[in-house]
Amino acid sequence: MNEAVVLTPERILEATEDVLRRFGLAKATVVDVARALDVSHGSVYRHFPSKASLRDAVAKRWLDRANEPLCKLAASDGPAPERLEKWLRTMFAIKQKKVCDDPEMFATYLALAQEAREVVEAYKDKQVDLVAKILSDGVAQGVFEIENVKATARAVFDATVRYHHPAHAEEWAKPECPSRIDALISLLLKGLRACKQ
Amino acid sequence: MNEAVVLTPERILEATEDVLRRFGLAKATVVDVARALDVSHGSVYRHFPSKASLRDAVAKRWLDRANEPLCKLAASDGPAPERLEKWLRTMFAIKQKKVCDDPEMFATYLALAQEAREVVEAYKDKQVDLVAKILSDGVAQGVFEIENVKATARAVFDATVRYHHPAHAEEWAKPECPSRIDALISLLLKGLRACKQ
DNA sequence: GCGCTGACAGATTTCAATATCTGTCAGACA
DNA sequence: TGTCTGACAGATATTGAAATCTGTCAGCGC
Repeated sequence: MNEAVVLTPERILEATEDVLRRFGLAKATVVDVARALDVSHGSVYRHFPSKASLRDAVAKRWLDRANEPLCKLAASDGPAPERLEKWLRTMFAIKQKKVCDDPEMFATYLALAQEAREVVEAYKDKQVDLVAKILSDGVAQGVFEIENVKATARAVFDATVRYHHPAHAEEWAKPECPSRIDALISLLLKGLRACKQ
Repeated sequence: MNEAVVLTPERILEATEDVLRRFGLAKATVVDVARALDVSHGSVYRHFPSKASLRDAVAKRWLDRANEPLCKLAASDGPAPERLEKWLRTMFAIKQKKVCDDPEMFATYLALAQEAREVVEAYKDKQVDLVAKILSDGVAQGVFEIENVKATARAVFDATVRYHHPAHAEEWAKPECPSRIDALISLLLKGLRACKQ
């Protein structure tokens, strides 16, 4: 019965995510988090050295959770072009869903992304690695023709920035968006494909 | 000697741009503009119906001026791939130069872009038309293989958003930027090129 | 001893009073 | 007659005092 009462980083993160969702990034305070856990705010500082580190840890958890389906897709097998297309569309869909369902957490993520914090950088690097995995599978399958897989994966990530970077989130709801995504993906796939003679 | 004293939209725009540069978008007021012109602020409202319309008109002038070299490039002749590459690199360079040389005006433009105002939309449409011009030249030359020129031009514009949208301006100074631009451009050009057998 | 509390200093945010700004318009002036 | 002014109402921004927050730490209680 005691373990439910012990103050763990995990419980703090849970509570912080709740508080962020309830009050938003701008209003949430460490005191609020402590209050939600029924402890003093000093105790929170025993587990996280600063408010920023707490915020970052919550963001990391949130990003990792969002990232899970993408990891699975990258690790699966099948023809690389279809897999890449599916991967990109899934990433766009995840982001778009988040911006609708969890706007406060998304605003937190947006703030993080704008501060260009290392949590987000690490997350992006992970994404690029997943793209690179699919691309190298494609090279092995003979369907892609790529000189530098890592750089090309980065280029694919950069080229699609409009549909996954939170700074562009307002545009995602526009009616012309899907067809613009189609055009972009087909241009990128054409650029990756080996020219068969 | 009288014509120098007449209050014209042109003179107001000139003064507004000065005031914006001096005080920044956040601080600049219509009263400041009027003071710079030595007239009452009521007179300014005789030529522009609102502060917003004045701000937009200044932005339009500024954008049009920045756009001039790109129009020339699109209208010139020569092999389309080289021309497209040159066009893109010129656009990136113009933006990057602006962000260094004219930070207050750039902040104004950033604010405009974030408000997604129609001035900026019109400007982007113009840019896409220029890309489309180069692409259709490429098709005529037999070096590009494109189903829908307009949609593809939009896709090229979207794919390069990271290097021309002001929301990403902070990233432009990073040392890895040039090689990422190289990778992106070469991927896009490969996607546009006709596969010769 | 170990984990937690609560008081504290300095930084940051809030809030309400005050000042400034936007946009209008009746009337001065040429 | 047509252009410009300056006073005005309502909206917005600034300011500084008070409240709250962040991060620390000596000490309490288990």
